[in-house]
Amino acid sequence: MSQQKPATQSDVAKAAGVSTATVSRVLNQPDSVRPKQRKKVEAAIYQLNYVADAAARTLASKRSASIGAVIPTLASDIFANGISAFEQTLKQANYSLLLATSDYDLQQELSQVRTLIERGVDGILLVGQIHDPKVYDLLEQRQIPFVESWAYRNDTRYPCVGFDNYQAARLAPQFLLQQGHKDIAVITGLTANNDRAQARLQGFLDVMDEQQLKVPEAFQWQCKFSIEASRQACRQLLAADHQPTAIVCYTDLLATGALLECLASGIRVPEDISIIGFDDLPLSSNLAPALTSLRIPFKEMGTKAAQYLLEEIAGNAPQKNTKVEVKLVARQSTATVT
Amino acid sequence: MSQQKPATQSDVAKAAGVSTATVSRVLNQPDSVRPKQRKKVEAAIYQLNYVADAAARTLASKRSASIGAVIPTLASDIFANGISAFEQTLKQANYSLLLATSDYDLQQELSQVRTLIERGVDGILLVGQIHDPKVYDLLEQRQIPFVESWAYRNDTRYPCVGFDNYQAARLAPQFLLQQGHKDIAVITGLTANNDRAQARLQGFLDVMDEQQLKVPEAFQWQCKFSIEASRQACRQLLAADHQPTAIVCYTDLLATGALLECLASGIRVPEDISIIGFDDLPLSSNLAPALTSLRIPFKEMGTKAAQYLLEEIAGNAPQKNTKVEVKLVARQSTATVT
DNA sequence: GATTGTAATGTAAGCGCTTACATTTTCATT
DNA sequence: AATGAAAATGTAAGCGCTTACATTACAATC
Repeated sequence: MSQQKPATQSDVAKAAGVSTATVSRVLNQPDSVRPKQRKKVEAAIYQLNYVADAAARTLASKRSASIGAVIPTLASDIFANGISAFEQTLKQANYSLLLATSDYDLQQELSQVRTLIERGVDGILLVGQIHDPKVYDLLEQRQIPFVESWAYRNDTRYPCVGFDNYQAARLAPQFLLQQGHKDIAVITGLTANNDRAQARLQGFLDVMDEQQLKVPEAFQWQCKFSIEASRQACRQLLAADHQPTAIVCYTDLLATGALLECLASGIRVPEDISIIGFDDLPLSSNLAPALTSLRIPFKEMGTKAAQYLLEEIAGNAPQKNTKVEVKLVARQSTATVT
Repeated sequence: MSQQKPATQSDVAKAAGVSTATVSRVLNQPDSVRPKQRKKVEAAIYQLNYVADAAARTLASKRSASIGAVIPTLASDIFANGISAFEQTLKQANYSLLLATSDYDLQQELSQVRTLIERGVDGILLVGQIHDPKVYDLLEQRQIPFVESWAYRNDTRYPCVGFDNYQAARLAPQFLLQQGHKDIAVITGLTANNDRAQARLQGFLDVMDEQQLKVPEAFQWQCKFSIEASRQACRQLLAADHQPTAIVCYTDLLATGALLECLASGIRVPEDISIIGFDDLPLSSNLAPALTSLRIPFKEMGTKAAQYLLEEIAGNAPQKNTKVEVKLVARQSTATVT
């Protein structure tokens, strides 16, 4: 393999005895060039090992065939699974994914959005519905299609693909109430700058409130998204003088932590305490006892978010808001109060 | 916010009363322009909401400030954690990450590498050391820095940052042998096109062979990377007439599956069967019994892989091969044979 | 204040594509 | 064979930057 400078379009044109415009057409609208010429061009491309330069193409055409995503963190099953489906859908459409993380920080997110715009992405995926206002300014000024995911509200100004965190969250306490629980505790992730966590907590509190049930402070815990943090929160929760008969954890990771903590300290689940999660990760159904959880169709969401952006880019005016359904999957970690 | 076409460098130049070259210098080598002018330019940039066009910059400078990574899948903690650290390191150096997945398929990987090259990435991260030869051809022809990760061998022609899968894998059966086990079974991921899985299995078999210990076919299982698949493999393993006293699982996910399956079918761990994992995921230490595992420093690996590429791009000739250390963490899922 | 050497700035030529528009070729009709 | 519309191809002007190189400004020296 030689290391001389890579062949350009005009090298190909010369070798094939055509103009650069024809080479470009072979690449972009093959049907518009006669088979005979096309074959010559294709042969030259193969022969010269030609690889088109996306930067030049982007500059000339104003389209980059790449889409950006800014997610809080990669180190979480929840985003990883959704983004995985997102990427696969993009790949099928010959789009590339520029992935950036914000670490749940709005300023970082803004700066990442800026970078993605510089790079000329054709569309952007955001997580959640809380962003620095400048994010919207930039996006609208540049007319860049974007979509908010992992959340759904029908009253939003901006396109979104996701699930209704508030409504979904309500299912958990409702289910437990049906089973006769009244002393229900809740563990959520940190709610700062996290509308999903906020909505879930609110959903919980509203359901309880509607039933005239008080949720003491000692029954409300927030912690980082880790098993360790969740175990610790659960430990403190159980250390109180009054104990709940059920715990709602608004992430399966947190529920797993709570479950393991209970088991480790000799509390039987569900006999002594019921636990319910949120996400329905593959692990959850395999735990002993298997975790009752709310199933979120992450894959479907990632796929639909990608489809939305691709349609929007193509100018097809797709539906602005897409809701994916959440449903409760009852398993062994919950039981009726005796 | 207006929607007129975005300001260009020459708009900024005009507004600031300087040439485009000066604007470019303010952006790229601020020290080379006098403070007075610099301030004028910066003001104009702010005022016009100017965002540099990376495509044009890339075209003109032959540098894209982006790095590509092709990983088998995002839907796995193992890659997600390493890539997370990789991305964070890039971010700090103002590099963007183009992420592509290959689904453990060499042809997809090749095509993704091609796409990344088109997009002008300055460097590429690959996983493992088995690739289509064309991948190397392309990379060398274009002189694109790349690094193989998640694997380490000192006899490799190509730069790598990772751990020695073979040596690491040997630790597991060695540990079990020390504890008096002789009937040891093994569960790995699918080994096709996966040098990491191959090396681990080989390490296992070699250790056993060195001790003159036969490993019957019925004790060797391969399965997909999922808890479900692993449970099934474990189930079949336990269904045989002769049972092992220990199982080596070359991924914590697989170990988790095996552990849960054992517990579910009334087999005590470690009393009846010892189980050892590989990866040391956060979950593993929280399971009951806590999983003995091999700790892989994914974060360190991701960070170092990024550092290698950045150094190489900067022309600093960094060390070609970097090994990160794996160590066995003994917990409750293993015990001496009684 | 004239003379340098040096640092700052400007000029303009690309980088490798796409794409309006102009030109040529093709081929169905006459 | 001549005609003309439609299809294919070619021409060339950018896209928005960077960067050699040329030019100018500045400051130190005599």
